[in-house]
Amino acid sequence: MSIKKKDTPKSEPTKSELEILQILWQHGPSTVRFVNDSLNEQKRAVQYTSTLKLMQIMAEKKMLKRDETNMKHIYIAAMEEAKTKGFLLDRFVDSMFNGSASNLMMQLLGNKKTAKKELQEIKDLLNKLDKS
Amino acid sequence: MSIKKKDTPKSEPTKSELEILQILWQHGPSTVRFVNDSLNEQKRAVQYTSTLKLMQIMAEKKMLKRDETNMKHIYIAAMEEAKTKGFLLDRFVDSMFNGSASNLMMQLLGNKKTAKKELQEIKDLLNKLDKS
DNA sequence: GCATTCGTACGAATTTTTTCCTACCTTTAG
DNA sequence: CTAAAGGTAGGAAAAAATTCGTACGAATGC
Repeated sequence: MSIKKKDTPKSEPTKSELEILQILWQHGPSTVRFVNDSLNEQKRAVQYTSTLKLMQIMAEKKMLKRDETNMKHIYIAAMEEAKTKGFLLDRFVDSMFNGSASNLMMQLLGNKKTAKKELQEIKDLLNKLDKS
Repeated sequence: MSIKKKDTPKSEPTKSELEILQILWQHGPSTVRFVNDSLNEQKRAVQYTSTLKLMQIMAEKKMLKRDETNMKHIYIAAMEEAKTKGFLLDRFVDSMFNGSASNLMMQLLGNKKTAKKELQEIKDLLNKLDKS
């Protein structure tokens, strides 16, 4: 009667973890050095060892896989981008917009930052959907 | 030379803070008791004093206002619902979808949970927008 | 070979967020 | 009046998330 050990990715990446996932999704398998540099460029100052530590933790949690055959370990996102984003989006919609995607749209539409071009793109999207 | 004390609402409610804001937005000015009960029904077990404490902290941070004229203090959300949600949505889109609302839509559309009815509503929304 | 650079591992400290215990006051039922 | 129920305040503790110092091994340049 062995207890099945759960090693599926933990459902909830923290903010910092998400930042790291983003970089890995965007650039594919990377070294800590690369991730840390990206972080410092794109986001904020953070020490190399901090990034290292976090990525190690994420590996433990199975959010990341790593290839240790070389000295410079290569980290790979173990959570699928689409799935993860889908899940997060879902939770976001649930908690903020009462589960209603159209409520979210409403908010988006009232949002200055959502440019007209975006809106057009969204419409196009929906039209394409109709035809298929 | 006095330093200007910043008392604008802190930009970033934490998760728990958001839960409380949601309840206040939904039900209007409320007592701690009410908020705590809602929390326990809708979300999770949490002690009365925990909710109290958090709401006190939020009041300090100016996220909430409170009416202390009565013994049972009444708390009021000090952050506007639409503004706050807009801001958070924006940040969400930025960090998760590279700032692109249509990317978000794509995700939404591929999402099982976004029912057909929702899609129709969204389309209707956009159509209405066109006509105005 | 030796110093310097670059890498990992580990542990601990710090900061932020969350939770709740304890004390004490006010109101209410009896 | 008194007990019980329900309030607030404040401090601490616990938990979670983040940061980084230190140690030390491997590669690299000279």
